[in-house]
Amino acid sequence: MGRPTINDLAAEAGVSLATVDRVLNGRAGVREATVARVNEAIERIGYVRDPFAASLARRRDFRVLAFVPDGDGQFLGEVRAAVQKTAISLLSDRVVLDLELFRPDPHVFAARLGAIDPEDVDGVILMAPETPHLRDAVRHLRERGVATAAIISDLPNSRVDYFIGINNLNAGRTAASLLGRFLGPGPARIAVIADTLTARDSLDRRLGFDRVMAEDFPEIEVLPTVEGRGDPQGLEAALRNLLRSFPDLRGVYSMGGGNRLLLEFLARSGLTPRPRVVVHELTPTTRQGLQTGQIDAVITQDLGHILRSAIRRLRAGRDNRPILQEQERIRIEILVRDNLY
Amino acid sequence: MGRPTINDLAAEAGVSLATVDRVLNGRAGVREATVARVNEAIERIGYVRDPFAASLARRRDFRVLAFVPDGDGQFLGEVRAAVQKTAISLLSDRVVLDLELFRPDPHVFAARLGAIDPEDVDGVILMAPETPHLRDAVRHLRERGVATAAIISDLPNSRVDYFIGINNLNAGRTAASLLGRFLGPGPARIAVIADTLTARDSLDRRLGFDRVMAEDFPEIEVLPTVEGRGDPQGLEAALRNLLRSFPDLRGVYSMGGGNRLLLEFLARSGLTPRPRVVVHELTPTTRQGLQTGQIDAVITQDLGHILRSAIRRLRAGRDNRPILQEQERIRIEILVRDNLY
DNA sequence: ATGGACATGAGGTGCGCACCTCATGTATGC
DNA sequence: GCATACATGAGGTGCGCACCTCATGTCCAT
Repeated sequence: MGRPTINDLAAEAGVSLATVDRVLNGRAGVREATVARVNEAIERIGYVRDPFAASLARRRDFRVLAFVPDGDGQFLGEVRAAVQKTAISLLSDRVVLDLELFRPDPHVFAARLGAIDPEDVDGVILMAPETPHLRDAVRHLRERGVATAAIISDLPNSRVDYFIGINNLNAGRTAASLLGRFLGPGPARIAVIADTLTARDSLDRRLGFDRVMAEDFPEIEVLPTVEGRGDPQGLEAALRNLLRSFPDLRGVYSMGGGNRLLLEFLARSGLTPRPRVVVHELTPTTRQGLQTGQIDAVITQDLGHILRSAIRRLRAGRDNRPILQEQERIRIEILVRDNLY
Repeated sequence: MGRPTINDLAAEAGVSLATVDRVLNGRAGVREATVARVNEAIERIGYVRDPFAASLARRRDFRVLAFVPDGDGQFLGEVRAAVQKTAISLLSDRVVLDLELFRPDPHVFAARLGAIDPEDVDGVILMAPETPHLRDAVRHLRERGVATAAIISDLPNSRVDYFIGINNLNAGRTAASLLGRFLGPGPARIAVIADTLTARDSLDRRLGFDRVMAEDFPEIEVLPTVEGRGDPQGLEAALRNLLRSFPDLRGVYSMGGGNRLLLEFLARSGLTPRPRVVVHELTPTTRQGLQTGQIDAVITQDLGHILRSAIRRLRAGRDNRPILQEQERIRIEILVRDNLY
C-alpha cells in the first residue's frame, strides 16, 4: 500500500541500491547520464525519501545553529527565549538547535560564520543586519553546503536560501489600518516612534503605514518620525518636545523598541483623551501595556512558528522535499487585551 | 549521545525486551508489579519512545477519521477543505486522515461512530453538536480504544479526550474590544447577528461580548440578538425590522453564518456612516468583505493549525508522549484588510 | 597489451522499534 | 503431585534508509 521505496526506485531506474544511494545523497562517482536516469525514475514513480527512516539510519541529528544578536532589547530577549524553547521541543524530532549570540562587529561575526564546519552543522539561522561581510560569509557557507535561513529581517542581497518572517510593509499597513479605525473620522495628529529608520524593516513598516494613512485616513496627520537610536534620554527629550508642539496628540505608532519608556512617558504626560497606541512585538512590556489598557493593539509574529518553519525548510531542502506553502506562511498577528495568550 | 532506547529500559528495569514491549504497547500478560517496575524505570531514565522508529516498525499509518457536518454553510466548506489539504500534507508523516460527512440525524451518526473498527482507526476528530446519542457513542469509542478529539466546538459532557479550538468567550470579548474601539467614545447602537443562540459557541461569544461592552464601553447599546436560524428570508426581514427601529445603527457583530446576506443587506441599506462590522470566520465572503472595506475585522481560527494540533495530540496520546502546550494553543486571530493572507 | 582511473553492483550492518513464536519458569487449584 | 494457567525470556524479522567494503566491469592513455 505504501509509497515507493529506494528498492522500487532502483528497479525502476535499472540501477543498484548503491547507485540510488549515491545519487540520493549526492555522493561522487556516478556518471551524469546515470544520475539523470535515477532522477527521471524519481519523477516517474514519485519517490519521496522517508525522512523518518532516513534520520533513523543516519544516526545523526539535524544540527542547526541560530545566530541572534547579543544585546539587551526586550524583543531580542524574546527571540533568544524562543530559540531555547524551540530547541527543547525539537529534540524529539532529532533536531539539535543551538543558540549563538554575536556582537555587532561584522568582521568577527563573518569570521565565526566562516569557521563553521559543514560536518558539524546542517543549517544556519540568522537574525542579523545585512553587511558586506555577512553577504560574503553567507555565500561561502552555501558553497560549503550549509543551508542558510534569515529570520525576522530578510537579507535580500545575501542570497540566503530562505527568508522566514512577516512582510513588514503589510505590517505597517496593518498598524495604520487599526490606528486609523481606532481614531475614527475627523482630523487627528499621530506620532511614529522608531529605533532608527535606517533599518530595512522600519523603512518598510513606515512605508506601508504612510500609504494606508494617505489613502484611507487623509484627515490624519502623521508627524515626523521620532527616532530613539537606542538612547533613552534622547527619546525622552524628543517625546517631550513632540508633545509640547502637539499637545493634541491622539495616536502613537511605535515601530520598534523603546516601548517601556514610551509607556512611562505617556502615563506621566496624562494626555486626555488617552492616545490610541499601536506597537510591534509582544514583550513583557507590551503584554502588560495591553492588559492595563495603555496599548490598544500589538502587531506581532509567532517566534516559535518562525523558528519551526525555518527548520522545516532547512530540512526539506536538505532532503529535497517540497514544503507546504500554506503552513509556512508567517502571519501578521494582531493582539488586543482579549485575545492575548 | 542518544536518548535511552528500549534496550536501556529493559536493562534498567531488569526485564527482557519482550516484557518492555508488552508494557509499552499495553499488551496483556504482565503482572502488575512488573508493569510498575518498568514504569518506574521509564521515569528513572527518562525514556521516551521514538515515534519515528515506532511508526516505521509498525508498518502501519496513523489513521484518523474526521467527521464534519454535511451542510452548505461557507464555514463548513472551509473546514472540509482544510481537512482535505491537511490530509495531503500529513501523508508524508505517516498519517492517513479521512474526511467523512454526516447528516444531522443523531441516530445515524451515533451508529456510524459505533461501527468504527478500532483495528482500522486510531483516532476520531469530531466537529459536531453535542447530543445524548453522541455522548454515548464517544464513550463507547473510548472504551474500545479509539481516541477522540473535538474541534472548533467543545463537547464538554462527552468526555472526549481532547478539545482543540478557541475559547469562544474570549473570542466574543475580542470582538467587543475591537468594535468598541472602532466606534470611539460617545453613545452608539450596535446589532448582534447569530444563526441561533442555542449553540454553546454562540452563547459563549455573546457572553464575552456583552461583558466587555458593559465594562469598557458602557455608552454602547447592544440591541437584542437577531437570529438567522438558517432562514435567509427570516434574517432579511429581521434585519429590515431592526433598521427601521434603529436607523442610527453604527455597528454590527456577526457571530456565525449568514454573512453574505448581511453584507448584501448593509450594502443595499446605504447606511451612513457605514457601520463598523466585525464578524467571525474567514470565508470567501468575509475575505471579500475585508477587501472591499465592508468588514472591518474578522475574528478567526487557523483550521489547518487546529487539525494538525488535533492529530499531534491524538498521536502523542497513543504514544504516551507529552505535548508542547505552547505549540498547541489555538489563537484567536484578528484579520483586517492588511494582514489578510 | 597493460595499468590505472572510474563507474557500478552485490551484499552486509544497524538505527529504534513492533510484532511474532516458542521455550521455560512459577504459582495455583485440586 | 500433577495438570493448568499464566508470566517472562530468548531470539528472530523487517520497516526504509544510510553507510560501508569489496569485487567486477569499462574505458582510456600509453
